Order: sequence, then structure tokens, then C-alpha cells
Amino acid sequence: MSYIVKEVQAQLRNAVLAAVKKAAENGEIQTVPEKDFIVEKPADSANGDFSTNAAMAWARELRMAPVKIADVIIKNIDLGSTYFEKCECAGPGFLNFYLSAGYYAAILKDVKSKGEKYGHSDYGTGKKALVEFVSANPTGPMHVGNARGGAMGDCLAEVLSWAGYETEREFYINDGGNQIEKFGLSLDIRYRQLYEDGIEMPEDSYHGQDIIDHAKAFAQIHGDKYISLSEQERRKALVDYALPLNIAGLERDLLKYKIKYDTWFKESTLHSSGAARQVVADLTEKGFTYEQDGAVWFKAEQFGCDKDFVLVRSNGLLTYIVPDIAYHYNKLCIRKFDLAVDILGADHHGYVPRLKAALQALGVDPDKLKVVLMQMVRLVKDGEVIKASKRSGKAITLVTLLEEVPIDAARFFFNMREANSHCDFDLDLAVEQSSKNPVYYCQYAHARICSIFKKLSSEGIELKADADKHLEMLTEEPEKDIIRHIASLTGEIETAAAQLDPSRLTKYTVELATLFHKFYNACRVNCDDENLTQARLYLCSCVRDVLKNVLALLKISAPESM
RNA sequence: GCCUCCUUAGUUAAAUGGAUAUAAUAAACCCCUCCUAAGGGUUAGUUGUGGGUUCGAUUCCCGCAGGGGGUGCCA
Repeated sequence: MSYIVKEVQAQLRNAVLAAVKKAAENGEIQTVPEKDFIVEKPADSANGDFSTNAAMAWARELRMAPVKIADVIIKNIDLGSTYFEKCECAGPGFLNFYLSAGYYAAILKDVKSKGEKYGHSDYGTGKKALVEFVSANPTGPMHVGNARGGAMGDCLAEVLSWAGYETEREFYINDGGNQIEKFGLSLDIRYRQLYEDGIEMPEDSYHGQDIIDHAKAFAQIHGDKYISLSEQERRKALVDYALPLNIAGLERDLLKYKIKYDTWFKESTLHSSGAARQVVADLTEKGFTYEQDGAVWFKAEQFGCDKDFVLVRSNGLLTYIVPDIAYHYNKLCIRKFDLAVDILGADHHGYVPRLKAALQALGVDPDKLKVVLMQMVRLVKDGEVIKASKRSGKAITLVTLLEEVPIDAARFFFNMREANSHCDFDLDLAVEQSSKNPVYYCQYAHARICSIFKKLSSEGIELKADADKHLEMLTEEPEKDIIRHIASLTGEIETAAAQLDPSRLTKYTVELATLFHKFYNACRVNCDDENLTQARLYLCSCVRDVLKNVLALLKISAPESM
């Protein structure tokens, strides 16, 4: 399943190559150049629909001025069997190619024939991808960082799926290790505080209200009968009570955010199955560990890390990275995903090379694991940054955020920036219902088209079945600009998938809305020429379909009226 | 110290190594007898600094300055 833009670029490339071959045979150039060249879409459409740097790239090899090479290519090129109607030399030696009206019509017909599938590609067909995201600690509520990770991960999974991958979403539940210890400790103290005075919460425990609520609810059910039991039994009972509630809460809150996971993977299963300990055994067997100060270390320096690190602490407990290694081994080797994507906070960046080093030592291709690091989110309100302190339990939670901001806006905003850039989330802007707010701007474009159809329908004008006969009448620049942008969607999906960057899709959507609004002001749909009206209605219908498709990808609603 | 991300218009952000560095927003002005003005148009304004690679650098490499994050037998 190729798509038109790709075909067109291949046509251009082949035509250029055929032209230099012919020129070399004629003796107009010394040899057939070999250096690779680029076919691209110029930023400014005044420079053609596609351009190539071939003449410039070959300047050295052919010992000719780029402009002269370009002239030779133009003289010898045959565009007869392509979508192009002409080719010009411009600037320092660019070859600019212009598409024929037939191309624009073909793009629109393609949108109609593919329908909801328009934008899909076979880029990743036959490959299995797993996107792990959020994976918040089940010891408390999710925060705004999780909100960003959720929106990004979910959209990225959707992008991969559109790009042809067989994609699954996964949440990794950290229900083992120190976090759970701390959770049990905190619950225990809050529980005992209900019956005894003078018990203080340690600095290093969870101080949130949710812990107090759990302890109270537990006490309502069981009363004080756990007070007399051992601390260990009491903590276990408390954790067994509260943890499933928290996990169910995470699932519920994420569903509100329109995120549904295929699997919830528990860390504890890696301990109970022995998979975690097996990692240490395997690495030891391969000779990649040593003992020092009573601890077991992994020889990470051999695999490009700056320092070795501990796998088994001197107290016999595993460090956090061991179950993580087992987990990723499970993803890549047991469940055989071709691509495993982790969305992590930037504070984990030091950990990524270590994880990859260990996987490599176990014989796993570490390149199959791709980690998207997200920079921190700062919430801005009234032009000021809201300080969020996790330790005090006063961090703004995902649920609070969604109470203040529409879900559509949150999902859109968190996908506007690349993961790599810091994200300032402006709470005032997100709730503002105006042109300043890009979510409404995009949704309005969709609603506006629906409204045009309604209005014209009330005047007895409908889109006819044979409207596509008149598409070559769409020759105004605003019309062609839209069609060019529509044509680029599939490539955009592929690029987003390759770069693991869903923010390209929000940018795409804003641009499509902008182009439509410009068209709306420049060209009347309901005009004097009946055939042109049909062609423009067809165009509107395509824009509506594409907007609907990309908004669906982002899981943002496409209202018919606003 | 070491690792890493960032630095572009007053502000927030774009730009697979390409053409006159793009938008939004804030400012000024203009456009509804006509499909929702939740829209469009016009004007003005930007690559932190010093080198290098290149026909060409915002982009790649090295140094410097400034900011975020990391650098535990915590996760």
C-alpha cells in the first residue's frame, strides 16, 4: 500500500536519474554522478511542489556549476508519464517541480476512497510494537507529569498503529520493592495514629491525604483488631487492602482520560516467577558480575556505561533495576516485540544506558528498546508557575487537572511540544474558548465545514455523486495549499512513528485548520459556477474527513457545531 | 567535577544540512447587505557567544556563557 506522495517523489527521482544518464550518453556531462540527493517539499510553495538538490549535490563530482547541471537535467528530462507538468531551475541550483491539476484531483479522490483509513501506512506492517507509558507508582495518585506521559504515550501508540505496527499499550505496576515498603509503612502509621497518640510520620514517607483515607476505611472494616498483630502482618494486610484499590483507581482515572491499556503488567510477577533473580544468575553465568563489599555488581563499563552498578545489595535485596531488566527481557525476548517504547520522565535518563547495557549483556538487541524522555511539566496560572511538591502530598493530580481543563484540551496541549522540550501548561489558555486556544481553533474548522453543508443543504444544494468530475477547477492557491497539506498526512504519520514524536500530528492539525480558514475567507463555496461549487464542496468534505481522522487519532472530539 | 536536555521576535514555539529563518500570541490598522468574526488580511520585530566541517549551518562537531534535570547498595 503505497501512497501518492511517495509515488510522486519516486517519479521525480527516476526522471532526474534518467535525465543525467541520457546527458552522459550525449556527452553533455562527464559521467553519471553517484552522490545521493534529496527530494523534498519546499517550505514555500512558490518554489514548486517538490524540489531536489541534485544539481548542487553533484557540483563537485561533475566539476560544473550547479545551475549548469540543472540546465542539462531540464533539457534531458521527460515528465511525460509523471504527475508533474514542469520543472524549473531556481536559486543556487534547485530543481523545482510543479504538479499538474490531475495530481490534486487524485489526492482528493484518494481521501474519499480510503475514508477512515486515509493517513494509514504500511511503514511498520508485520512488526509488533509495545508502548509502555505512565506506569505511575500505585502508592498514590497520578500527577501532571503522568498526564503528559499519558497523552503522549497514548497518541504515540495510535500513531504507530496507523503506521502499520501491531501495537499494544501497557502499564507497568511497580508493586514490589521499596516503594511498596514505604507505602506499607505509611499506611501502618496512619492506621496506628487512629488508636494511639504520639506516633510521627517519618520525613521519608507518603504524607498525602489518600493514605489517611485508606487507613480510616480499613479501620472502618476491621476496627483495631490489627493493632495487636505484628507490624509485618499489619502492613501486609494494609497493603493488600489498599493496593488493589489504588490500581483500580489508576485504571479508572486513565479511562476518564480516554486511555485504555491492553495489559497491566505487575512487577511482583517477575519476583514470584523467579525471572528477576534469573537475570542476576544469567549475568553471573556469562561472567558480567563481581562481588564487592558484600554486593553483586554488574560490569556496566564493559558496555559503555560510565560506572558499574549494583544488582544485589549487601542485604540480599535486588536493586530496582533488576526487575526492570527482567521486564524488558520479557518484552523483547519472551513476548517478542520488535519495538518496545518506554515513555519516561527525564529524571530517568541516567538509567537508560544501564538498562540497555544489561540487555545487551543478556544477548538482547538494545536498539529494539526506544526510550522517549519527557522533560518536566510546569503548570502556569495567571502567568505564574505553580510550585508542585510531591513530598508534601500537595502536588496537583491528574484528576484535579482534568476537573479544571477539558480532556480534549489536556490531550492536545500535552502533545503540542516535542517530548524533549520543557512543557509549560497554561491552565488559563487551556480553558479559554477562543482563537488563542488551538484546540478550539481546530475543532472550529471541522464545525465550520459541517455548518456549510447544513446551510447549503437548506438551500437545496448537496454534494453530488459526480462532483469529482470537476476537481480540476480547484486552481486557486488556497485550494492547492490545502490539497498539498492533505497529501502529506501519510508521510507525516510515518515520520512521527519513526521519530516517536506525536507532536507532529497536533502541528499538522493546526496547519490544516489554518489552511481551511484561509480558504474559507478567500473562496466562496456557494459561488456562481455550479460545477465549481461541487468541486469546492468535495474539497470541504475531504478536509472534514481528514480533520475527523486526525482528531480521532488524538482522541479529541470533532464537534459538528460549536 | 561528570552525564544530559535546553538557549530563535516582547512572550511561547517551528524549520530530514537548503532558497527571503516560519507561526501563534502580545501591539497598530483593516475586513461581516455574503457558507458561524470561535475567522481572515496588512504593518513592525528573532538564530546567546567563539571556532570547525560544507557549495551552503538554526540544524552536525569542538570550546565558552546562562538555565532545567540527573549523578545512592532510593525508584
